[in-house]
Amino acid sequence: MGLRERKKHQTRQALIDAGTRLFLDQGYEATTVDQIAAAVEISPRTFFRYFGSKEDLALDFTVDYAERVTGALAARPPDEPPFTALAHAFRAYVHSMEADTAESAERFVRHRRVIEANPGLLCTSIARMIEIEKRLTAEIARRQGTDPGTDPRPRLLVAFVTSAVRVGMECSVDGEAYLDDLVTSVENALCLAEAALRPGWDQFSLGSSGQVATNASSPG
Amino acid sequence: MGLRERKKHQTRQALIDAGTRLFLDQGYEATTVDQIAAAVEISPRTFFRYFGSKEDLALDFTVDYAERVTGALAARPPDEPPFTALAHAFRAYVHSMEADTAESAERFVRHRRVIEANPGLLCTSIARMIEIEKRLTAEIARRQGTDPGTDPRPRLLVAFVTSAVRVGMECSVDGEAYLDDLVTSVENALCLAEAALRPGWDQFSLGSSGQVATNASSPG
DNA sequence: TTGTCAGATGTCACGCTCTGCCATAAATTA
DNA sequence: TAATTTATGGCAGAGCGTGACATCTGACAA
Repeated sequence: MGLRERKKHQTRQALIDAGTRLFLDQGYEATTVDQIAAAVEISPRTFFRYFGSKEDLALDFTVDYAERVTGALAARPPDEPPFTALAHAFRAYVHSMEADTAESAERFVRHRRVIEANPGLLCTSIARMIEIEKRLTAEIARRQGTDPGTDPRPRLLVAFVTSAVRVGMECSVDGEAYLDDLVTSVENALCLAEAALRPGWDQFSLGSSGQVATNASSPG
Repeated sequence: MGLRERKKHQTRQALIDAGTRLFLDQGYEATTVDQIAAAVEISPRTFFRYFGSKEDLALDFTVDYAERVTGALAARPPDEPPFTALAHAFRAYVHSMEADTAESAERFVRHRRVIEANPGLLCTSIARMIEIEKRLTAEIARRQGTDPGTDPRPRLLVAFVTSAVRVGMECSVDGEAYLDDLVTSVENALCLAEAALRPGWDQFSLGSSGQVATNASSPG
C-alpha cells in the first residue's frame, strides 16, 4: 500500500474520530463541517471528497455493519433454517463487536451514542437498514429457491428479524456495560421473535402453510 | 371558521398540491422551495411558516396516516386479540383511502408516487413510522396490561405488523388500479404475517411462551 | 365606522450544506 | 529528473433554513 493510500486512510479515520468526538461534545447539529475539517487541518472542500455529507460521516459505520451481517449470513451452513441463519448472522455481528479491539469496540459505542442522541440520525440509520434488508432478502430467497420479486415471504422473514434486532437495540439502556447490555438485549429480542414465530414457517418448502392466498385463522 | 383560518387552510392545501405536482413533473430534488412558493404566489420565507422543510411538505400525508391508524386501533373492541386489532387498524386505513373522495384518493396516489420515485423520501417516510410505532405500542401494552418500558413484546408485535404493511406496500406495483393493487398487496402481507405467527403468542396473558428469558427451540 | 390588536406576510441578512471549476501541490512512474 | 496522475485548496454559487423587523390584514370591541 503506497504512501498516498495510507495518508488517505489516516485522514479518513481522523475525520471520523474528530467528527464523532465533536458530535458527542456539542451535538450533531451544532457541529459544522468547517469545525470537523479544521480539527483535522484540511479544507472544508476536501471534507466532501471523503464523505458525501456530514450525515455520511456520522453513519459511516453502517457500511461495515452491512458487510459484516451479510457476510455472516453467507457464511452460515446452506441447510440451516432461514430464521436460524439470520439470527446467527446478527448475533455474529454484535459479538464481533465484543471480540474486536478495545479501541474498535469503543468506537462502536461512541457511534451508537451519537445516533441515539439524535432522533434524525437514528431514523436515517434505520432507513439505511432497508438497503441491507434487500441484500439479506436476496440471500434468503436464493437459499429457499424462491423468487424474491414475486414471493413476499423472504422479505417478511427478513423484516421480522431486523425488526427484532432493532427493538433489541432500542431496549438496550445506556450505562456502564453498554456493549454487554446491547448484546443481551438483542439476544432477548431474537429469542422472543423465535418464540413468536410458528415453527417451520420460515422453511417455505415444507408444508403449504405459507401459501400467499392462505386465509389462516387468527393467531390470537 | 373565520376568513383568516380559511385562507391559511387554502394556502396550505395549495402548497401541497403545487409541490406534489412539481415533484411529479420535474422530480423532488430538482424542485426548489422558491418554485413552489412562486407557484402559490407567496414569499419563500412564508413557505417555511407552513412547512418546516421541503421534506415536511412531501411527507405531510404521514400525519394523517398516523392519526387514522392510531384512531382505528383505538376504535377496535378492547377484547380483540392484539394482532387482529392491529391488522384491522391498518386495513381500515387502506380501505379508508378507497372509500374516500375521488379527489382525496388521487391525492394519496400522487403522494405515493412521489415518495416511490425518491428513495430518500421513501426511507424517511419509513423512518417516521417509528413515531407511529411508539403510539401503537403504548396502546397494545395498555390493552395487554404490560409495561412497554420493560416488556419488549408489544414493541415486537407492533414492529411485526408494521413490517408486514411496509412489505405489502413495497410489493404493490405501480399500474392502472394503483389503490386496488395496494390494498390487495397489504392484505396478502397481513395474511402471511398472521400465518407466520404462533397462534396465541400475541396474547401475553395466556400461557408462558412469551417469557423474556425463554430459550425456545428454533421455529425452523 | 373607527381604532386597536393579534396574527400573517414580506423583506433583508445571514449561516450552513454541498457542488462545480480551476489552479496548485503532492505522490507515482518512467 | 521529467512526466503523469491524483489529491488538495480556494473560489464562487445554488439551495435550504432561520432570526429580526417592518408591514399589512383580518378580528373585534367601542
